[in-house]
Amino acid sequence: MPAIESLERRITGSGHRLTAPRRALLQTLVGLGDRFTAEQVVEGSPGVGRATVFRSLRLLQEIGVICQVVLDDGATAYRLTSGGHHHHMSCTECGAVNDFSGCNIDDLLEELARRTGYQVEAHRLEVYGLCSDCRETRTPS
Amino acid sequence: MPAIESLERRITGSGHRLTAPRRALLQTLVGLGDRFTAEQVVEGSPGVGRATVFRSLRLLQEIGVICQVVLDDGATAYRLTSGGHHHHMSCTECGAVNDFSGCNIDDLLEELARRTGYQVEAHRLEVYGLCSDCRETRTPS
DNA sequence: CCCTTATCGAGACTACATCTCAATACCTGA
DNA sequence: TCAGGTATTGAGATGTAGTCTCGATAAGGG
Repeated sequence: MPAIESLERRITGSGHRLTAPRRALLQTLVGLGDRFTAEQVVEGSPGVGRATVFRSLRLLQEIGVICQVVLDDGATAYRLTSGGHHHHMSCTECGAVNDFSGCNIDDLLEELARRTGYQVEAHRLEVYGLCSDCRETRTPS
Repeated sequence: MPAIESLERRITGSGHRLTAPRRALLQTLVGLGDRFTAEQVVEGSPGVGRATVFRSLRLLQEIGVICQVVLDDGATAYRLTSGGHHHHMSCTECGAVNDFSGCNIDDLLEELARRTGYQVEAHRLEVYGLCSDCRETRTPS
């Protein structure tokens, strides 16, 4: 769980104002933990306007504090970023999300670019499955 | 452009009724070509109810006639499937979509499963960039 | 050809997100 | 420390994408 303070510094550091609603939202985000939807943030932050929540989520995404997770049903959630570029592995049962990077996707993208003539600019990779806990619960043998 | 007839057979072959609205929708899909949104299909099929369009798109997806494309802004589009499992490479400029498969993602997924203990069940990989045409137009140098 | 039952359509409804604009409050520079 | 310019906020209207309901219709097996 990242220190609220450092998150606040990310906001001021990127030239944005540190307002009361934004502080409140950061609190909520950290409290929600692993993975949260916009709606959870709205509910978890009474007193903060709906529009402000969505605006702030976008801002936090832009400055790299949170990132989007596309769930297996297509819904979108968010989570605090661990660091640079990475991908998500979501448990379809409990919703737990793990980050991973150091993927060998870059080779694939390079070859793809060569083969198709595309200039690759971005990609999205989401992996779904059962985390080890859920796998056990599901197969009590 | 796939023959309408073969698409119709996919519907009857999967145990579903071949109705007038469904025929009309298939016509529309083929006419729309490369990539289309639900809304385009609604507009392109006057006389077919909104609910029916969405229901049919879901059906066609279930029987593998069309597949979802997640665009770079997160919106979802559809396209007629070329075949089995594959991924999409979308041009962020003109929207052209290319399929690709034969990716070395499986190795990655396997290693991932081993490392994290997840039982990988599905994944989503979308690649975005500029197709060769758009790249030229953009850099007229 | 009939009957069962899948499918349809109109329109209400939900979920999620954005927009508008007057009011508020940061925070910088004096 | 304070004032002012401006980023930010909130309430609520609006937009957008898709689902639900349910009586009416029609596909197609027997």
